[in-house]
Amino acid sequence: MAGTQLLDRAIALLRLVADAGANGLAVRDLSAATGLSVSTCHRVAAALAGHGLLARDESARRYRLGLEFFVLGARAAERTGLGQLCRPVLTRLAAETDDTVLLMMRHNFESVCIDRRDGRIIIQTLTGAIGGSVPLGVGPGSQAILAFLAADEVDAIIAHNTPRYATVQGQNPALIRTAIEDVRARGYALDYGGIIQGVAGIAVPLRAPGLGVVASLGLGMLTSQLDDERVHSLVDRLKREAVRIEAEINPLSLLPVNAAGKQAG
Amino acid sequence: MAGTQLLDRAIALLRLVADAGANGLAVRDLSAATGLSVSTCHRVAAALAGHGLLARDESARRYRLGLEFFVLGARAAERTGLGQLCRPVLTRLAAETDDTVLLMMRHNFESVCIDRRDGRIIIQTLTGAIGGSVPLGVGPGSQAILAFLAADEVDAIIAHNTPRYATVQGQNPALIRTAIEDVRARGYALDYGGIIQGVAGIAVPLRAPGLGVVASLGLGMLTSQLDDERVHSLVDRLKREAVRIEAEINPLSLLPVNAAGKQAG
DNA sequence: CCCGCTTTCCCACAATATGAAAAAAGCTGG
DNA sequence: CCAGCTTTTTTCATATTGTGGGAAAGCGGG
Repeated sequence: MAGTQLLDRAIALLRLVADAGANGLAVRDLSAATGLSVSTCHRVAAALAGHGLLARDESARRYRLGLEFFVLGARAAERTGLGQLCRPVLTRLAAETDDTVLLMMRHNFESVCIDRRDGRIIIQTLTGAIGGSVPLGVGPGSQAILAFLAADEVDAIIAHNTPRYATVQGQNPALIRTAIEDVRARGYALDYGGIIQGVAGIAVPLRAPGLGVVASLGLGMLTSQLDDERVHSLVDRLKREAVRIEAEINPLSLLPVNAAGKQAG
Repeated sequence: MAGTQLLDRAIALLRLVADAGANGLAVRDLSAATGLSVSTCHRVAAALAGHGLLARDESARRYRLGLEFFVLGARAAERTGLGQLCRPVLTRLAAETDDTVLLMMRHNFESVCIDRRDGRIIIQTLTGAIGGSVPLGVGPGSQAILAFLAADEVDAIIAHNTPRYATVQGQNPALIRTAIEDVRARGYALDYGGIIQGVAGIAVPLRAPGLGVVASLGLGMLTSQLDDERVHSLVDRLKREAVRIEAEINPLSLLPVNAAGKQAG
């Protein structure tokens, strides 16, 4: 894609800052990391800060992500309509099951935690808090989405994510392929302590008419709280909610996922 | 600021899309709204979509905000440390009071809802859900921050926000000045149905050592649930939590607010 | 107080972004 | 199903814009 050099560089800087720690980055760090001249980094970072996308620490002369992202991010999620639609469902499920309820949505090659309701016990999850993301394929909430995408898309996603799988304890493409076969056969995703010691998860896909699977609704709990019998009753419960949600989804306002394969560097 | 034309234009496009409805905008809309040529809009929007900042609806050929904002926004908020620090506090307050608990943070000329815990009754608030924002000065959570900023900053903020105050039912600069005088005198902000019919709110400021007031902790409830006596006990409760939070705030990792007056167009 | 390191500003140069126009792709209504 | 319209995408010559070296100004540590 030509004619957007400055924009690409600016976004690269944003990503750098996003990946940096809480202390942020100084101009010289940006310059060192990108190979761009100091003046260019300064100019771009100052402009981004002027727009609120970066926050500038005047005393330490360092840049962090601006809260503008938070504001726009909330709107982006709201636009999809899924969050609002599912809010009462999450509350209900959390109250009824005492487990942690998770709403995940596909975004490019990842699945993003759109909303979460903690149960009695606050369990650790891969995505962490709201807004967290995992590569598609890791964890039940993520597999419940991946398993029901078109075969060529699945291939593209797994290929793209392969290097990232390694960063998650003992994951690899073959394992994930087997897992999603199982998910497809059963109709729901189940993990029993395989991702995080002692934490179990169940998830069912959410389909938008005409768009296929776009999200998943899941539960997280301690493995000690989940036996075979409970799996069935919970899956049943989730599926009933899923059907209700699917009936109300407005595919037109649903944020479509970018085509697999497109990702700028 | 020179040398960032493309970047400024790109951000202008992002803002347009952000302000557009759930259906998003087509290239021709972007062109019409900005006066830029269609080709330029197309090139920039496609680049932004490639980076995930915009989501492209392939069938309708329209752009919406991308979930990338959601992901980065969550990180931006997490970085401040305030959200994590206050999470248990919010949960505790919600459980104890049965009211809605709100954590607001300053961002430029606005206050942003960083976290929220709904009580027994789901009340309407100005900021709406998490990520929502109001101009500084409107509503108790916002006034609890504004009231304790430096006088010249207050002036700059009110001046900047004056046109926006009009958009909120019966607000104006004079009213807000009086309100923040009261807040300063009492040490907390109180609204009794003045903003939204039947909804009352209380908020206390949160100070970061060396940075002054950066956020506020507040409660929302029905006016019928709030009498003079309860105001005092709730304010007391909030202030105790505020002291505890303030003791744990790490000002170094706190996102500093951009200097008032800086805002690119 | 001085020295080294960062940040910020300045400016000539050329690479980059620009928009007109053409081509392609969708829609619409008959 | 086609003709005519609108909207999107691509192409390309042009000059505007972004670039990075270097100088100036700030900071901070010793």
